[in-house]
Parts: sequence; C-alpha cells; structure tokens
Amino acid sequence: MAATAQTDPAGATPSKGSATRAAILERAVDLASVEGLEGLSIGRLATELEMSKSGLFAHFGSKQELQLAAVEAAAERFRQTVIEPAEAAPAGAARLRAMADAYLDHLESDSYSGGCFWGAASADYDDRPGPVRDAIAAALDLWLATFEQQLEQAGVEQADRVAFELYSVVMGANSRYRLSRDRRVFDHARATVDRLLADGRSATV
Amino acid sequence: MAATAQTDPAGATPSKGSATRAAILERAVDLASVEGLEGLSIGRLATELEMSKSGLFAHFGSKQELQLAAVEAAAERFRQTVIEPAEAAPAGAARLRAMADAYLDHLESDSYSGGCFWGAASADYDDRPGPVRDAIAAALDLWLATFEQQLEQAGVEQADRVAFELYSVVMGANSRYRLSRDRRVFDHARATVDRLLADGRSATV
DNA sequence: CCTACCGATCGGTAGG
DNA sequence: CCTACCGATCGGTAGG
Repeated sequence: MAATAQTDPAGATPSKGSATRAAILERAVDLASVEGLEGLSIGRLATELEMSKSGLFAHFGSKQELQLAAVEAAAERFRQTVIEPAEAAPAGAARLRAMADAYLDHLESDSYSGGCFWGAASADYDDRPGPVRDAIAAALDLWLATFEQQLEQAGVEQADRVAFELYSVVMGANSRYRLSRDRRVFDHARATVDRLLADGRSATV
Repeated sequence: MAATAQTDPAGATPSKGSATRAAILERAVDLASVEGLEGLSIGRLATELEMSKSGLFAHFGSKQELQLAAVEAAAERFRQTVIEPAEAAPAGAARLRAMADAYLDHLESDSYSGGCFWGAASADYDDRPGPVRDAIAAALDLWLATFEQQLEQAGVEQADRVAFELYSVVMGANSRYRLSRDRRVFDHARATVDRLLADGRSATV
C-alpha cells in the first residue's frame, strides 16, 4: 500500500500526475504542521512548489479534499515511521516502547519543521465539525486503540487509562518542546513511558 | 489587579471605553479557543459584537495588539478560575489537587465553547516566532513553574518531571475531550493526578 | 498543467 | 465610535 494507491491501479507504474500529487501532499503535511490544517492556503502551497494555484487545485477539486488527502498522507507517514518498524518487536511492552521511542526520536531529531502534524491538526480542527475533523479523530482513536491493545497484551491493568497517559505524555512532549525548545522534556517523557510500562507489569505479579 | 488595570488609572471608575474593551476581549478569548488565535478575525469579532470593524480596531491599533491583549485576558481568567481559588488550600499536594480539579471541572462543565484557550493558542502559535508566541510561552512556563514549586513543597522527587506529567495529562484531557466527547477522559485524568501525588509522597517516606 | 478572472474577506487607513 | 475606502489574498471557476 504505497502513497499512490488511491490514484494508480494496483501494479501500474505511478503516473507523473500521481507523483506530483504525492509531492504536493508531502509539502502540505509539513506546511500544515506549522500553519495548521485550516491556515494551509492553496496559493502559498503553490508558490512553494513553484506551480500555479489552479494547476495545484486541479489535483483536488476543493480545499477540503486537499485537507482530507493531507490527513491520509500524514497517517501513512505515521504508520511508516512509528507503527510498522515497531511491529518487529514482540507484542506488548517492548512494542509500545519501540513506538514511543520512534515517535520521540523523530521529534527530537527535528526532522519535521513544525513538529507533530497530529498535534497541530487536532488542536486546529477539534472544534470545526465536518469530515476533516472526523478523519483526524478516527486516526487518533485508532492509535489510542492500538496502544490499549498492546497494553492489554502486556498484562497492564486499566489499559484504557494507561493508553490515555501514554498518549498525553508523548503529545505533551511535542507541545512543550515546540514552545520551550528544551530537550529535557524528551528525557521526562521517556522516563514516564518506562515507569508506566514497569508499573503495569509489576501490578500483574 | 482587575482586567481594566491597563486602561484606567488605579482607583478610577472604569470608563465606558474600557468596559467595551473588556467585552471585546472576553469574546476574543472565546473565539480564539475555537478558531485559534491566528484564525481570529477582526471582522468576524466585530460582527458578533454588533459593532463596526474599525470601531473595534480603534481599541487596539493592530491585530497583534489585540492578540496580546487576548492572551493577557485569558491569563487573568485562568488565574481567577484555577490559581487563586486553590490558594485557599494548604501549599503542596492539596493545592495542586485543587488546581487540577478546578481546571478539569471547568472543562467538563463545557463553560467554554472551545475548551482550553491555552491548548488552542499554544498549538496555533508554537511555530510562529514573535511577541504573541513569547507571551503564550511565558504564561505556560509560569504555570509549569508553579506546579513544580508546589510539588517540591509536597516533598515530591523529580518535581520537574512530575510537573511535566501533570501538565501533559490535564492538557491531554482537554485535547481528547474535544475530539472524542467522551467524559471518561476526566476520570482517567483525575485518577492520574491522584496517583502522581500519592506516589510522590510515598517516595519521601 | 497554464492565464485570467470572480466575489468575498483579510488587516489596516482616512477622515470625521 | 462611524462610513467609506485601500491593496492583498482567500477559495474557486472558465477556458484552454
């Protein structure tokens, strides 16, 4: 399932059009992480990509379709950088630690100019009803459910509450690092993840 | 130190102008909690207050001054609803619990149409350098330092890390509630606050 | 994928 | 606190 799956038939060589579309979406995700998904403007995106506004617009048909495609592209990026590499680790605590480490390492490496897309997008859209908000909420609900499932596998009690704590702490690290530029928040977040996973295991003994 | 302190001389009767200004700022804080502090538009704010755009504009001189005044008004609101009532409780764990309860109770009561101003404003401005970002960062740094100070009074080890956890969990409750409308996040957040404060105390025995 | 355009709205100003 | 404006930019369309 590559990023071009929606525009090219399975097995086909990606067309030039879908390569352009993928490049637009990569940039859209990065820009939205900085400006927010609503503040993302078609004109500005076109200027940065050195193409005409209407040329870019033709790929999507409306700003909302562009936003929905950007949410899907960001979800694909999250799967590739956080979820799938961690699936090499055994289910349960080890896999959760791998997910948290991959997420925090990416934040700390400053690979993304605007930090976490989901932190920016969820705050921007949480009070704007409609399909964009629903797509963001569905992605985050899925990852919370993934955390909860792995916590249950690890034998942690109150897995739903601990999943909320894990989510809060890694997102809190993103938020605090954006504002303070103090890397110690990553140490705090990693120590908290360690403690949550260790507490859970000792509780089952 | 009332909200009118900046426009009226100390002890003077608040003028009609400063009453209008205060009403503008109340609405600006509520609107910014929904639309973000950048998405807040002078035209829309004027329409909602049934006054002309330039009439409203005359109170501030620029959009940035309006945003800075809204940040200050939101800080005053936070002090009045969360910080000051908790100062009736003894310093340390009891005061922290009172602050967390006041914050979570206000979120759960849906008093604010857009949830927490600081969650929306910090995500919106964390990547926009300038005085607005600096004012938001300073307010949040102050409250984090307040939490840390009370944790030290309570004899909690690693007070800076636990302050980060407290911050992350109450902000996480705001974020999750905005998206899921599931009130169980407040139970999770309260249970986490209880555990953080209880762990800290037992660690000192 | 382009040029050329539309009505609406943005922040801000002139002058009262 | 108002009316009447300004240039810039917004999302979107026509026509190629």
